[in-house]
Amino acid sequence: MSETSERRYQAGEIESRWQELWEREQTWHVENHAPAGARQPKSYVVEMLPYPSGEPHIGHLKNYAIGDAIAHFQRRTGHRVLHPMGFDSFGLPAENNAIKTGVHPRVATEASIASFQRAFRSWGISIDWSREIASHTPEYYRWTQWIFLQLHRRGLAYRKEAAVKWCPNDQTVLANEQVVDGRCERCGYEVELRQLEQWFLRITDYAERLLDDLDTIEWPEHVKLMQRNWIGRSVGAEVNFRCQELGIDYPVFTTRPDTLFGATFFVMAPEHPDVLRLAAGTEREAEVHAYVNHALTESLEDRGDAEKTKTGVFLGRTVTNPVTGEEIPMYVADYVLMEYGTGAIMAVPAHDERDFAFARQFGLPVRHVVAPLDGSTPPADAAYVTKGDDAVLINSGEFDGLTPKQGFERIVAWLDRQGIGHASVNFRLRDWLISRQRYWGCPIPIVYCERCGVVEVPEDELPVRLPEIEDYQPQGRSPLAAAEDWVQVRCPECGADARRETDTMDTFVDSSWYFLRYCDPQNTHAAWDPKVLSQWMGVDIYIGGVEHAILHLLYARFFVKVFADLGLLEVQEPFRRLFTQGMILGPDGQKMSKSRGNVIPPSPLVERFGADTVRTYILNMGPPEQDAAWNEGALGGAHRLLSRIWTLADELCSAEAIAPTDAAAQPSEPQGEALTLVRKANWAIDRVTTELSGRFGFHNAIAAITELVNDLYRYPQAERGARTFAVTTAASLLFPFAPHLGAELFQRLTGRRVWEEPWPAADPEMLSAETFELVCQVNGKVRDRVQAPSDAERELLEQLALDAPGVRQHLDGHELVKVVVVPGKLVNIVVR
RNA sequence: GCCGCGGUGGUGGAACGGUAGACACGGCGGACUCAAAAUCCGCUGCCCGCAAGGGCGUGGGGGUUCGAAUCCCCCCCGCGGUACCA
Repeated sequence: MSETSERRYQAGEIESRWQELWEREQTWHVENHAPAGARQPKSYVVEMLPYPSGEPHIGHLKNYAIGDAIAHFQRRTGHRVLHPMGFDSFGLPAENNAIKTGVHPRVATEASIASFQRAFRSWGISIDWSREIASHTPEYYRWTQWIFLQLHRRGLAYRKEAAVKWCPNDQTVLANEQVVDGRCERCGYEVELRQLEQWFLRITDYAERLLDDLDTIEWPEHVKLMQRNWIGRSVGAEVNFRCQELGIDYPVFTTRPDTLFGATFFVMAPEHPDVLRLAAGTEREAEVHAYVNHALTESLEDRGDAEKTKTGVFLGRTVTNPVTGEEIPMYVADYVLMEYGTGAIMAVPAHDERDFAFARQFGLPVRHVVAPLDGSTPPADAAYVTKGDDAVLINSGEFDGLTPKQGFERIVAWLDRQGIGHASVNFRLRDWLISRQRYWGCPIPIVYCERCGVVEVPEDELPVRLPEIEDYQPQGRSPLAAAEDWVQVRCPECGADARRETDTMDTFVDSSWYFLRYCDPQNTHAAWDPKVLSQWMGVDIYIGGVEHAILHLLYARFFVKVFADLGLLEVQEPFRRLFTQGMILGPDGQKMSKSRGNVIPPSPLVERFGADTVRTYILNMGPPEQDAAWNEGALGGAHRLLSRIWTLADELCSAEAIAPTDAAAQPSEPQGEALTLVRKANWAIDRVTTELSGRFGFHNAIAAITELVNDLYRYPQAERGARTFAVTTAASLLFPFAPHLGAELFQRLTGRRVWEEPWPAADPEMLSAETFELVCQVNGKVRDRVQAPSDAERELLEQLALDAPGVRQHLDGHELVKVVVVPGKLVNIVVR
């Protein structure tokens, strides 16, 4: 038959056949509850859900190839695996697209979801599709709204007027986390401050726990560190400074109460509510007004520049330094931030760089209260900043001679006794601003009534559906405000005419709880059944990009803690283990972008080489947590590997006389090349298992399979049983990376379904040989290698090394000092 | 500025303190072919040497050790986070 010469690996046919079977049989479906009596441990594997826009890109494929490999490995190592998928389908791009093209965001989004679904199926990702969620559907956002009500009821969602960050391009407010370098994270426009009344979530109530519980989760250290820095816990004290003239106490927060004696002036933020009042009636009034107005209108970027010259204005008032009794001048200056601490500071120019710069500018006194231990004088041209035990307090009355560390404690205690201060902890984290003046998001289920005020929409009236509107153009208020029919409602409490809240929620609210809904996605009575959640939470491995290190991951942690407090959930942390994958860069090593023209769309590759090849290549690119540039040649290498395995299996299967034995069974007592192959197969099992259960070194796992395959080509004459075992093992090990081919070859070789097979266990007997290559070193340099028995004693190894020819020529004329023997490895002979 | 991570062949990378460079890409050579592609096989860190062999090698400098890519100190470079947070 001509077919024999034409036979080769054809991915397309194989892949669609297995995809159909998995779909028909719903192979990857799991029930909410484990069957009675089942003792399998659970494993909950989640990849960050995609935002559906256009077609999926290659980064998605990497994300899901990683998650899928882990899910398959977990299943075959005896776990009940929950591996769902969903869509983060509210958001600005769809809305901006609607403004441009007139296509309704729902239409565009749902078309995109369909294309993502097609792609995921063509990639063969093992998803339980019965659990799919999409955050824009009323079935989902009904419960997002319900969650909002639970938070509102407990005071965790509240309205306040504040200077909030406003993106003039997207025409909406933003959370602090969405402002990067004073610019809108999404569109890059410079952000403005606006005084607006908005909805906030009280994440600051959880600052301490969000910080502490980082110690309980297995996340990359740098991600934990980013969260720690973002939360920014500072230990210090609050101290009252009294303005005698007006009889008002102004508290400040300081991390350096030990330097209190050095506070020679006092500064308030321009936004501080008392600034104008303090200046009123003084000769500085006009100047202060002008300064405050300027500061409030200045761009965030200019104002936030730490390098610029310090500016400010004397308020014409003084406060009393509570420890020295001195009257010190009050200033307003834009280097003090209203959002942190109390909006006012005590300035200690001698020991704080910023205060020092300000003092220089305004000719204010600099008084050292901390000096080096050796009695030397600190430099006069800079602030002397140290707070450890390497210095000593001076000019500080009864506290002189203490180290700053001791002084901190003693001065705080003293302030406390005097009733003018107390120990205090401050966080950098701010409450989460969730209002958005945009259409394509989850409506906030609140009604405003003239008589009753802010009224919750009753739970049984949820969801508050997003109305259909004509005009998406943002005009400084939510487009929803134009839907007059929708806005006008009866007050749920008194029945009078009332108006709906027209802002929608930040889409990060939607994605802060989806992994909970996955566990119980069809529940129509509740967001979830806590009993079902207790089966699955927390997520055992969460996979996604580092770009979410702060935003999404912090918000999701916050939500889970709130739900735990409400008794809706048993865990304190959503994601036990986090894996952050690196980006796939373009062939030029640059980030892929349309403008650079270096985008590699996955579909044509999948069509040409098959999903298995692309998946294997992506996982073989290097450590998965690292960025890596696309390399077309190496993609071909992955395809070659798969073809080589296919050919090996095909030859075995199409040969006459198929042995009646189980292809997956290790032959007994193999000899010669057969033994080498059996050993290599066991070595590969061991290696792949280690890589998949520990650090996700997929590239090392694939390298081990490659070595096994290379050996199969090297020893074509090896006894058939050993070859069959080795090829079957290769197919089995390959399955998590190239599931279609793994399933296909395993089926042809054994007649069985590989995903129903337990993960192979390495035979310890086969992991070590009778002899090994003994490395013989002289003074740490390798001079020879000889075969030695694996169980040889130290004395024998030493003798073998001393006798090795390569060693002997380096011993001549030298005095033997000592011999180091590492059994099973090497001998190092030290000579002089 | 501060905090963190990382510098290994032409490239991606591998290496419990114990053979540096597995595996792959690329390159070179060979087999097959009329030829090419595909496939298969071999070689491939750098320097000296016909060879046998030797020397040098993990950003640079020092240290610990019988032995360092790996541990410690100093420096250089790159990447990431953050940036008036009192």
